[in-house]
Amino acid sequence: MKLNYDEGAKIIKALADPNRLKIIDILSCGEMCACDILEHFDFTQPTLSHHMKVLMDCNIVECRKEGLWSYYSLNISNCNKLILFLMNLITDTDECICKDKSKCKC
Amino acid sequence: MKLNYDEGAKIIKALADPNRLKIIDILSCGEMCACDILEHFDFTQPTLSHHMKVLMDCNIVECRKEGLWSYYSLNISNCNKLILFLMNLITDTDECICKDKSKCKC
DNA sequence: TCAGTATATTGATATTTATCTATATATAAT
DNA sequence: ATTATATATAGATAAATATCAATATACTGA
Repeated sequence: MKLNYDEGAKIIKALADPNRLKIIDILSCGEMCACDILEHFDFTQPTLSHHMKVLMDCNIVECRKEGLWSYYSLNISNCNKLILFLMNLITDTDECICKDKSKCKC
Repeated sequence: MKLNYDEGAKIIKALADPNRLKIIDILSCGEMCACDILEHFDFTQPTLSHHMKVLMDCNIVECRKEGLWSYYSLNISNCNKLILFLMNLITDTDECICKDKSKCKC
C-alpha cells in the first residue's frame, strides 16, 4: 500500500504536536493505559482523550479495553509505513512526480 | 544534534499539509524555481510563497536567488535528521522517556 | 527611465484545532 | 443499589493557519 499526499498528510498532521510526539515516545516501550500516560503531562484527562483519538483515527495507535482501563499501543507497521513514505518523498525515485513530463519541464 | 519534541513538532507541522508534501516530492529531483513549482498546483502565487516560507522556516528547504528567480531545493541532511528523529521516537531505546523511573512505573 | 516579470508581503476571512469545564458512560467494589 | 473510578463526549473559546486579492519589492531589458 502506498500513501498518497492526503493520506500521508493526515498521519503527519496527527504527529504534528509536541504532546502527541511525547505520547508516541512513551508508547514506544510498550502499551500503557491512559491514566499512566496522563501522569507525564500537565493537561487534563479530556485533552489526553482528544489526543489519543487523533492518533487512533490515523491508525498510528491502537487501543485494547480491559475492565475500566484502556491500554494504548503503537501500530509499529503503520509507523514504519509513514517513515517509508517520507523516505520515498525525499528520494529521487522513478515514480517521482517530477518525472511526469506532461506537467513539468525538469 | 538531537531534536526535542518542540523542534520535531515544528518540522513535522511544516510537512503536515498535502500541498507541502507534494512540493517536497517535486524538489526531491533537484532544485526548481517558484514559477515551475507553481505549475503543479491550483492555488495562487502568494499561497505558494507562503508554503515555501513555512518549509524554509524549519530548514527543510533552502533558497538560492538568481536574478528574478528563486531556486528552491531540499536540505537533505535535515530531512534525514527528521526521519532519524521519528525512527528514534518509535523505537524502544535506552534514552526513551519511559526509562525515567521518577515519573513512570513502566 | 519605463515597462514587464518573479517573488514577497499585507490584511482579511474561513476553517481547524488544542484546551478547558461540565457531563455522560461504563465498569468495579462495597 | 450505591459509590467510586477510568475514560469518552459535548460544547465553548482562543489561537493557528490556508487561502485569497491587492500591493510592494526587486530585477531585467528596451
